[in-house]
Amino acid sequence: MALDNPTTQAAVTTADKVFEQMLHSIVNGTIKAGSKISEPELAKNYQISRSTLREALNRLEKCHLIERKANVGSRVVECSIAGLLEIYVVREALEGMACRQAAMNMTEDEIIEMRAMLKQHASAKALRDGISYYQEEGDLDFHYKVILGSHNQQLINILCGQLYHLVRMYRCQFGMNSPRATKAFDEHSRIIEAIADRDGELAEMLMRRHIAASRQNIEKKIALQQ
Amino acid sequence: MALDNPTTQAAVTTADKVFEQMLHSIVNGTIKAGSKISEPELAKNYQISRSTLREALNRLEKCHLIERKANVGSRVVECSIAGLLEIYVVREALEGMACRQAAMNMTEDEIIEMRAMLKQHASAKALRDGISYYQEEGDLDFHYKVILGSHNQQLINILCGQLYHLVRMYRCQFGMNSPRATKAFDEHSRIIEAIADRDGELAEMLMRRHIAASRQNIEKKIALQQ
DNA sequence: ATAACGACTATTGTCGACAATTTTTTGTTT
DNA sequence: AAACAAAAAATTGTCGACAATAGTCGTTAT
Repeated sequence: MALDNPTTQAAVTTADKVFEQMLHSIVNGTIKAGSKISEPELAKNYQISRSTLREALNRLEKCHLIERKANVGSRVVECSIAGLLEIYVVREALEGMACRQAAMNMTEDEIIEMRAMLKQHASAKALRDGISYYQEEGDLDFHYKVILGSHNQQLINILCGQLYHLVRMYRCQFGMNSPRATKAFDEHSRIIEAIADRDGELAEMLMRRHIAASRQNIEKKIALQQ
Repeated sequence: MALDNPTTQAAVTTADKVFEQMLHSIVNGTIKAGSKISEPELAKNYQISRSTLREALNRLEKCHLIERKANVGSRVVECSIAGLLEIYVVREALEGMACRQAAMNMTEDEIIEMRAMLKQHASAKALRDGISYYQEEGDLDFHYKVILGSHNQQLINILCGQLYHLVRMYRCQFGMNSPRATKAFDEHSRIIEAIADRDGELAEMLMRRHIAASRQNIEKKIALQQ
């Protein structure tokens, strides 16, 4: 499963498993965005005690997927356009920097691996049926690899550990399979080349433009709908 | 207390209070960095049940101040030079972007408030005894205000909610009262002017240089020690 | 009729006990 | 004496019950 990120070790405890189930349910909308979470009800659903459920809720809160108020309860976060744009802003900053760091810190082996991945994406794209694959998993994979290539644990934690769940949630719920696939592919290529050249400044700039373009694409779409 | 950030509402539950106490203890080193946390022992110390303590530990984990391994336990994070530099990299990216957003989104009132704050810092600096004040609280205050001025909830959460506790921890434990006080003050001034001019690009660049300069200052110091 | 007050219900926060896992200790064997 | 195995101790994960707080509904007074 491509969504398993290397930062989180395999779920061993039951709270972990429930967390992953709920994560999935929230991302794909089975548990509706903005809905209130009833601890007794969910505990019964998953057949666990409330303590264990609360442990899982804490993990979800860490990913910013739910929000808690003392003595009131938890709610799943709302998916708003404003919220989506906010995330893009953060991504532009963080992934841009991650890209710069990747240009400094990636090993040759990692760069080879990335090139291979991109080549695979290209062939998948050529198959045509792969467009959605490329958009959904492939794009995330690319960004993941760059982030991991930064070798900066803080960056990795923030981006892979928490922000990306939110990104996936938005992608799912807003049904985002934008027609930027081929364009994005070229941009990915250039970014990798900049990294391979160890040109951090350029790599950062390209990544920022790449993400900013996605954001502007969404802004345009929104503007059109109104 | 200047360290109370506006993102976290006042502690109402006992878990909140214990969290704040532990936060303080970890930041100032009373609970040593890298040490293992014994749940039974601490629960007895704070005279609370283990459940409540674990709730507090979850909050600390959210701030990246402790790390948990399943069936093994929690440890306070280590303070390493590498870790400190990693944080600076993240701050450069995020606060740079926050500054750009602040230039776009700050209200006129907020800008007036920032100018007033800086003036106050200047007079405090003139008093000479205020140098450490400026370094400790004033600098944090400045960065806080810029971040809040971005009006981007994601940025605010990441920076004020979790990263800044780590920053304070490092400042405390590495005893960082660098001689950059006057220089930093000038840089702060120019950043505010760029924000007031609504020049986001310049504001971001200045903030990034400001933070990068701090990082390089530390790198230089480290290099000298060896 | 509306607003304020109070009892009731439901939900969240906290507690102590038990189960599962890990670490340490101890004893045996090579 | 060192290395491995098994038992014991300690620690973490999970559970169900109780306490405290928030929200709801009905009553009463202005």
